[in-house]
Amino acid sequence: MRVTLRPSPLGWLPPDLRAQCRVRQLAAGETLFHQGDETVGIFEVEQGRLRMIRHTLNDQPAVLHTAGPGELFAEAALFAAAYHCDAVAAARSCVRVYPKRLMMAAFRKDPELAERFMAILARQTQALRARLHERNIRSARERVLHHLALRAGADRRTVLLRGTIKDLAAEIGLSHEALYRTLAMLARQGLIERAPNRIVLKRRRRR
Amino acid sequence: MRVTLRPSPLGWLPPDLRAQCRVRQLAAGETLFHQGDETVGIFEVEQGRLRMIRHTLNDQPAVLHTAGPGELFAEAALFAAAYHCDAVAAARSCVRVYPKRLMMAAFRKDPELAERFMAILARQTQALRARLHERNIRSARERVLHHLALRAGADRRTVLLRGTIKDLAAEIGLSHEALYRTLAMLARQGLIERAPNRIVLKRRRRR
DNA sequence: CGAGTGATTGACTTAGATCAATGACCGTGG
DNA sequence: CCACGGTCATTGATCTAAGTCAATCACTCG
Repeated sequence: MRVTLRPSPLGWLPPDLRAQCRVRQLAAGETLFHQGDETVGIFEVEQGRLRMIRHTLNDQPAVLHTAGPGELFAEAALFAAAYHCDAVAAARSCVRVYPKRLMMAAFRKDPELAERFMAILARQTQALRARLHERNIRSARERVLHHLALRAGADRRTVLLRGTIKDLAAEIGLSHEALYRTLAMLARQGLIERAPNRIVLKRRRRR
Repeated sequence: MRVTLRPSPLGWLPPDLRAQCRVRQLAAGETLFHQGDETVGIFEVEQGRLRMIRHTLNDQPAVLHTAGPGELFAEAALFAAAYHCDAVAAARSCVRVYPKRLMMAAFRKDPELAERFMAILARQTQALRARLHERNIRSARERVLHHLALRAGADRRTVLLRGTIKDLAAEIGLSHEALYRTLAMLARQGLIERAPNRIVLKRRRRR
């Protein structure tokens, strides 16, 4: 199995608070919380995947989101009395629990902490909006170029790949075959160069 | 022209603060701020549309997001010294300016205010993740059903349409023609009923 | 060594985008 | 009051890009 290191989004929490956040193991298919349950806290995926599911008319389950390693989820639980959906492990998983009481108390005591959390949330919405907008681009070629351009590092050229190409395909919203083909075409056209774990954008590119 | 009433996301701000938030008019094509500009505040679209644009390699402009009426944008500016993208009016627009200084000061003074803002951000990420996940559903039929199920009101059946069907199509990520056809088919199959400004989901629906 | 998975490419199919046309509706300006 | 320009709603015809199925090779892990 491939393991990718990812910084915890709440790594900056004060040590005493952090010490009180336990991890919980979940078997595949196990439920972490149900819609309507009283909120106890928010969570971070350490390993595995958790599906957020809402039940619609006739108990049709509708997946809202699948949270992967490093991701924070159920943030809105901090500001609600009950969870708004179910959370079910899609595979054997491991989540860190950040108790609501502790977090809210900490935020009240230390406004700077609150600000840091706000900043995380704000950046998250930014990133999500960008990803959503990207999905409006129909052409695989243009979508991939857009994605790479935005994911490029400080030099605006190099994109480091965490995870596999298949993961990237899922992120971009293409079948992995379509992505392979598109990358091959872009490389053939000299628009990108590929190296293990990285893709480098090349200059020229008029529209 | 069609006008849809939409509650301001920051309507709960204390009156004295609110009084200090001016509105700014923008002509089509006018720039509200540039990438790198010192952050002065966050904004709410009252009318029109604003495009968030980041310049990539070779000055290719890449659109990150288009903000429409009622939407808050540049939230991350509260926690950064400079804007990370350009904001350009896509049409004659009108935005309300929430000065950073005032907001941050208010948050420090009144933790409850800070919490309300966090709640807005948290709900935003929730909604965005759901919309993003929805885009993974390839079939127009399933995507539309998913969308309607989640957008249904308290009775889990009735979806009130703000705006036009074309707007809905854009939200769902389909061409408007595809959406018309899909809705027609669902109605023919008795899965939905259409009325002006609303769509009602019907029972039965096995998989 | 064999099972499992990723990377890659080929062939085929189809769902949805695109182009096009029509009728309804609405506000506006003469 | 009416004609006109604009947009929405709707449906038909056509086309193609991307999804799906399938096969191969390279790795890694136990």
